[in-house]
Amino acid sequence: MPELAEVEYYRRQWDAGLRAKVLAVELHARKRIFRGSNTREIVRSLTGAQMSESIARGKQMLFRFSGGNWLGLHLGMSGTLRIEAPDVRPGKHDHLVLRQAKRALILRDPRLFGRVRFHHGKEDPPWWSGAPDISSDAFSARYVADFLKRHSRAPIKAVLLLQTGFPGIGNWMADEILWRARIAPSTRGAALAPPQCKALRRATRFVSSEAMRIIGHDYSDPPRNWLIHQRWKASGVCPRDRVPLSRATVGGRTTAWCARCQPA
DNA sequence: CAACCTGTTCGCCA
DNA sequence: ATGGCGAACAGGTT
Repeated sequence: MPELAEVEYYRRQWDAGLRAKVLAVELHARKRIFRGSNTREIVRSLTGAQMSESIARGKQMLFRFSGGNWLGLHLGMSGTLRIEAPDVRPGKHDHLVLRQAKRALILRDPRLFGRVRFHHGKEDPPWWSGAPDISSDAFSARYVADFLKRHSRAPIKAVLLLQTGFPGIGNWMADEILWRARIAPSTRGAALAPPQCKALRRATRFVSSEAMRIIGHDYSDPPRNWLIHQRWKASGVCPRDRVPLSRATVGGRTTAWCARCQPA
């Protein structure tokens, strides 16, 4: 599930726990999501700490706790965050539970492609850095053009999936963006004319901000005329001209596009 | 039952 | 040194 708007939605779920103390931490220390992290330190440091802030950047989330404790979460392919009653009994895939007086904060991740990180210190964690937000001024036409140039031999679909340039974009958003910009997914960056680069940046900003507004807020459905509603259906058609969608693996991922609006 | 999946990372190659 | 690609990771769903 989680691309940037879904991540935003889940981050907000845990915001119910802001300004409240963590009374106990329960986790499945052997699970892959904790790879590279010291789970005993997580339990020791977060127990008794108060959650003071949450931040999302692309698909990454950072939760700040009192005492200079930082928890970084990535939801991978199947992660979710939710709130339950304070005494809830965790399910099989609920690998991290932060108990507070009035609620339990839960991270669930069946496929375990997500990641939990921890940092202790006054400053941001060293691993908390990255590309400029798509909604920021730094995500400029120049920035996008430079990034496309650096990856000019890869199919544009693969480039959109690179978190170092398009933080938060995932498989469905990439297809939605290319469909709006009328660019075929297998096009090489080198072949994009300046107007297409502009259209690509514009579509990226539009899909991001709209997804954030619609999905990030309360997980409602994007408008009926978005490609996302067609892309997994066997009978999916282009929302613009009703042409049956084409499908192929591009950039290692299943990709859907309209051969008529997005000619190669 | 086999194939597929809204993601990242690693090793190999150019 | 840098960039591109395919495999691997794990478990649920179709």
